[in-house]
Amino acid sequence: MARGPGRPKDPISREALLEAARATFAEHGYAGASMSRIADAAGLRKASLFHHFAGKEALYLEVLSVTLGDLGGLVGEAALDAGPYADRMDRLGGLVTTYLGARPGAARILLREIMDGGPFAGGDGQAAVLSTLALIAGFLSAGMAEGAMPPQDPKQLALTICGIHLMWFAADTVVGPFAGASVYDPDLVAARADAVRTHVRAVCRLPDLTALSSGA
Amino acid sequence: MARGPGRPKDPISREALLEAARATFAEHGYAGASMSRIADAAGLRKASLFHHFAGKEALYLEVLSVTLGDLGGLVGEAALDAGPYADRMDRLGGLVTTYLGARPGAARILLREIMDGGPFAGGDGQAAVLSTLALIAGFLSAGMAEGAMPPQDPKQLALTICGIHLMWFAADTVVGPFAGASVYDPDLVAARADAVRTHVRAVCRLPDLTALSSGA
DNA sequence: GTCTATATGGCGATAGAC
DNA sequence: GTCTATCGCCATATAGAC
Repeated sequence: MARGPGRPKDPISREALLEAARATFAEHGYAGASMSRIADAAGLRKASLFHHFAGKEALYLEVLSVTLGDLGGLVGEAALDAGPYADRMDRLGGLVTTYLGARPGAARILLREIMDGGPFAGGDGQAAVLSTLALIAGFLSAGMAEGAMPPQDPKQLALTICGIHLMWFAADTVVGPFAGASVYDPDLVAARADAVRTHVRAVCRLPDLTALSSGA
Repeated sequence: MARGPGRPKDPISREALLEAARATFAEHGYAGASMSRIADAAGLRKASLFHHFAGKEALYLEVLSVTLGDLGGLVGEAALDAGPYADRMDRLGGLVTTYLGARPGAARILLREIMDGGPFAGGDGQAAVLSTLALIAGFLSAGMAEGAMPPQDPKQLALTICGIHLMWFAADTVVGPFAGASVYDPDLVAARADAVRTHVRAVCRLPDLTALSSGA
């Protein structure tokens, strides 16, 4: 239902606008998502959306920076965490899977940004992605330095792990029919977290926990 | 340089048009790639492009089906191949990496298609992607059935492996600066093929070849 | 088979009433 | 803060000359 003109008692919150924008950008990509569609999803008119954000680009960058910042924060915390390296790696993988599994569209936004290099080539978005990748590679290098995993190219490994994490959720429309349930279904998220832990340990060549975890 | 009116002696080949379209769709996505841009890339006018293809959608589907068909063919051949299962898996991974490394934009087209679900939700493209995924899962299940790898969810494993393969090349604009060379540089493609072989063996929990390959 | 010119529609963004 | 109405631009697609 359309809202009437004039200042309403219940202005639409900025968070709700960002959530609608995230879902729409994730579904259609930057070029394919129109301000009109985002406005429809948020329950107001296009012109009203322009009152809240300077333009489409500014709205997109605000959506992106939240997601990228949250995930970068998780990596940063894992790097500073206490405990054995392999455990920190497990915890990080679980947190990332939980985060992506609770925010439909987040993985797609990231993957699209990585592919597009942002709305404009070489823009702020790409730099942010690059620094996050460097953060991940640094965390992996630390694991090699302290002997938790065999030495190997941390860049190759970082991209492989990002692929493992992002693919599943970014491909939600195709994984859903394939796996027989929504990728955002809590049970399937938990199953994915298990698979991710096993797969990430394997590609890093950290000790295998399969026998332990299934027995304990 | 613009071509003149009238029937030319050297009509632009359909293959050249498809190649230009693939590159443009890969770079800008379906919504972001305009027929005008594709025409520019191919060296003719927008209206001339409409003479060769019924519309944007038909052009896109033709581009997609070539790439998807080629890769599905590689999986099908690997399934029918002779030799130990782990060797067939290595060979398949190498062929896929070589294929993607020789065709800039191919990985991005695939990944975008997987995310978009085609230009229209639930279209032919999505069905083709689903059947290719099922093919991969079937190949993995066969490996478990013959005891080459421990039993595990073939769907989870298939998506993880697709992520490993596609991420590196789809992220070319960001991997380039990150790794210090173009992802399509032959040396870097070879390095990626090595990493992919190791990583895929690891997530499948096939025997590790690292010690052997570095010594032989 | 390619071109110029044009029809039609949706886009991002703005103006101004309420 | 939200709306209606509009501008200017570029998108897909078509018509018709050569």
